[in-house]
Amino acid sequence: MLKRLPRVVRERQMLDAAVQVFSRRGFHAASMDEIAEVAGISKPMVYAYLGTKEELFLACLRREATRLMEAVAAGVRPTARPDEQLWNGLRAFFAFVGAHRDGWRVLYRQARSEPHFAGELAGMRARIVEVVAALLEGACAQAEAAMPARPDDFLAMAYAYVGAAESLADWLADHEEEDPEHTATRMMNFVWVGADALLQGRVWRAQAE
Amino acid sequence: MLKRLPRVVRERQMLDAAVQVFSRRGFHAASMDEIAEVAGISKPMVYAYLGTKEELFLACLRREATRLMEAVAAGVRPTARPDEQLWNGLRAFFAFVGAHRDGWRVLYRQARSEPHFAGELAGMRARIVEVVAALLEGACAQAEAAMPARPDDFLAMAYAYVGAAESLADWLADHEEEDPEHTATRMMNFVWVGADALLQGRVWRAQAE
DNA sequence: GCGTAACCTTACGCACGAGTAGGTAGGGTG
DNA sequence: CACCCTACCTACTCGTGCGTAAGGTTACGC
Repeated sequence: MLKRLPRVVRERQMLDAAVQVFSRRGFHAASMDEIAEVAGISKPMVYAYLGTKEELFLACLRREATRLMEAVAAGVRPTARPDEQLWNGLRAFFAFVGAHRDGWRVLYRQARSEPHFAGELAGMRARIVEVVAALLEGACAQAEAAMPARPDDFLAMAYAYVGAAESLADWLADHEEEDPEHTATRMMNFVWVGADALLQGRVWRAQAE
Repeated sequence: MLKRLPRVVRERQMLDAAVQVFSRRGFHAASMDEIAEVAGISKPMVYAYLGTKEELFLACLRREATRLMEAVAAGVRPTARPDEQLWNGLRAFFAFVGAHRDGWRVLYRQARSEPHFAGELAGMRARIVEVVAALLEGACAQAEAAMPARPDDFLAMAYAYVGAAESLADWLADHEEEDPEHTATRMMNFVWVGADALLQGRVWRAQAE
């Protein structure tokens, strides 16, 4: 009755279904039966191709994380000025989240809370944080700044930035009507200008290239 | 053998145990049996006093959230300048998180991912965000600033701040050695000064009163 | 001292869902 | 056509953990 499809196609369908169901129900409340049903396949196939529930979840996590990283990397031009790099990175980031809201929810809301996956996710997050920290440090060196230069400070600062971005991404994921570009602008002002300057009416604007 | 204790005492013990276990295992992986065991009581007592697992979790959530709110409210003096209010609020906030790391983990990591509790938590979060937004708006009005004054902007800005604070709080919860006061300073600089100014060596400092 | 209400227990029912055993069908290759 | 490998299914087992029934024990009022 149903067509027999090659393995890669089925795996794609299963991962799509899994992301959707995990996103809607959460890791534990999601059942393998429902995932199989949404994927339009029977349960043993899921086990045959993607392994246990944990392995399946990890596969989702890795796929979405990889896509996200690639999207951001593709947006950034490493030769640009620091604020341009940041701007392009943020644009790519929020555009991705806006386009893959399910994926985002799986990645962050679910993975963080399950102690078993927290490690995996923390690793990915740590890589991002380190990239941001390096970017900060580079910008600082370039500006010959007198800012307190203990490595831990850059790291903690980067943590705060990443957290702020995640929070806005969550807001974006829950508000269909919000424009990713607009969210990126908010974030940019937030990061680059600071509240004091904002209150004095200074804002950051994208410059025509 | 074991002493018979009045209801309020037992409830306190149960909630303490529940927060600890939920924090360590996550909502689903936590079993009522383990919570009962940690509380030093048998399972039916938990059901008799605090109800089902969901109700128990909600009770934890509400208790911890209330404590957090009260701690912050107690730290803030409403007559102070906006940046002082912010500073005092942040100090109280990070001090609380540092002192109740388990509670923090229950509150945020767990509650956010379970769709069933996300609503409850989103409500609390929204209240905090609104307070922050109002604070921003007040500061803006006081400074007679020319900043874009659409109400949504304040709200989104507040979301970003809250997200950044949460992220630093997470970092704090996982790093025993980190000093809450220090974290608060990081956050303050982050919010008030902004990256651009930071890179020029400007920092925010607490002033002697 | 005696009832009664609050405290507390052991020991179970029962549903749900992860993971599997074992078997069927299609389609490429000799 | 016979072979076999891959795709695919139905129909189970079995552990785990929520929630409860039914009964025991201490304190306290009268």
